[in-house]
Amino acid sequence: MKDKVSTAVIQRLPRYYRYLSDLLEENVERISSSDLAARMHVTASQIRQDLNTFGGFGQQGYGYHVPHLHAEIGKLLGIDQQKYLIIIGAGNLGQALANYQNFTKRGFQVKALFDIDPEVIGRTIQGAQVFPLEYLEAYLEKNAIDIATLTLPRDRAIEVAKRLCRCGIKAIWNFAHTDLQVDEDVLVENVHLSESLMQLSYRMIAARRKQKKTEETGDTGTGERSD
Amino acid sequence: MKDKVSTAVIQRLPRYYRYLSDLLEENVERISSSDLAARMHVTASQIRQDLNTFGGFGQQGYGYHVPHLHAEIGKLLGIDQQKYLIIIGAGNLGQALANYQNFTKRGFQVKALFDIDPEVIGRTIQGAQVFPLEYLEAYLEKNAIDIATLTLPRDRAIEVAKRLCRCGIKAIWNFAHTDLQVDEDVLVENVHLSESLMQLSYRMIAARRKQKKTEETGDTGTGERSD
DNA sequence: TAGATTGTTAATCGATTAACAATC
DNA sequence: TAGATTGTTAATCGATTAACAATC
Repeated sequence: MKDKVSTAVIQRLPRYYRYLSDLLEENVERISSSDLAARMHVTASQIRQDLNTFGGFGQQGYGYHVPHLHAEIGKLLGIDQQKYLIIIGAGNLGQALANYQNFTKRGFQVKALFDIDPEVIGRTIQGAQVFPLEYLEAYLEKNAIDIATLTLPRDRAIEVAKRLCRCGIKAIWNFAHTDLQVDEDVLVENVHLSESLMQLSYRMIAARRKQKKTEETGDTGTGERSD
Repeated sequence: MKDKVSTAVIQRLPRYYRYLSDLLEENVERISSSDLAARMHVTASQIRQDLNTFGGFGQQGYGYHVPHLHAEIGKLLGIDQQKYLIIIGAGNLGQALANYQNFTKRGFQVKALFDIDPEVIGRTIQGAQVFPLEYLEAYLEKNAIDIATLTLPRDRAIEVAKRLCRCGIKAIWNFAHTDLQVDEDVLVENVHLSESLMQLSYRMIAARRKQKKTEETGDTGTGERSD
């Protein structure tokens, strides 16, 4: 296995895992890089390069054994290990994540939520209780937590991130609209929903602008030939 | 403005916008690429290259006028235009998105939700009503909608995406765990939450593996010199 | 004018794709 | 063995960084 795996490859791993899960479900036993490439709309070369970052999972003349490759990528992603989460911010999004069924089958388990709103404190969501935010440190001392999810307003998120670092949390899943400043050994994975939506908005508006321009230049864009 | 803007640049635009919004709030009138670079932890060169993809927003010897640059990037992202959304799938996540306050101030407005569950049909979330999914086509005929959000199980999402394309929807914000197969003029922006979490899980496990390895080789990692 | 800082070209770096020898 | 297909090296492509002339 390579020592330094590029972000591009890591980002593609879950997608490989998803396609392999599908193949497994379809009872496909073996697949070649070119067949998988056709399904995934990528190049076979990229697939072989990506997989060889981690080891020789295939076999010349045969291809890849689906159950084996699926298991190996699963291991890389830590699917086979139990990972304990807490969610800080039990608003709509935090509660939605706590209710999310898909995490469970990939080894993620939400153990507790935290909030400052007396309205939600004490509630139980999928077996996970909502605690007052002030109990955070005490809770983390008694419970082994791998990942802390931040679903709070940005100012509070920055402050809570600091507290989490002090408690020794090494992985933060951040939904707050801000970049967190943490120690270099703390991993942060950002999900900026409004920024994702803004990217879509950009592309939509760019496409409209382009269309308008071609209309103005007389090209109807209907594919009609003028010759 | 360049004709073909790379994905890398588009992905960075909302972050620039966020930092410029902060500067605006701090009443900073002008900023140089190197000062902004220091704040954002990127290179000044990248900032200048990125911005020049769209035009010369700066001025030699002066830098960038914050309110102007903020407005220009806002225009690129379509912040100044009203964009109408629907959400298909009024489960926890769909409802959380409908409740999201941050969208409004960026010009996004949720007009309606759709579901098959009689339990949620008829409810109103932030002024948007939940309709039966079967009304989708009739609704889209009467209402101008820019973006359709998919927060449903994957099989249903694939089917609904087809229906949306037939209705002429040109932008889909997809939260379902699947790649949607749509016409080439339909834009899809994916948010795969569990894949984001799996990337974090990968990095966490890779870091632990690495740490374990250095421990085994006798390197305590405390920075102690052995010489 | 002199200093600052952009816009832009050139150099570097990294990621993707192509090619093919190794091998099942 | 012959055919298929990987693992891997080499070539290409694109994105990032550096450098500097243009100019405010």
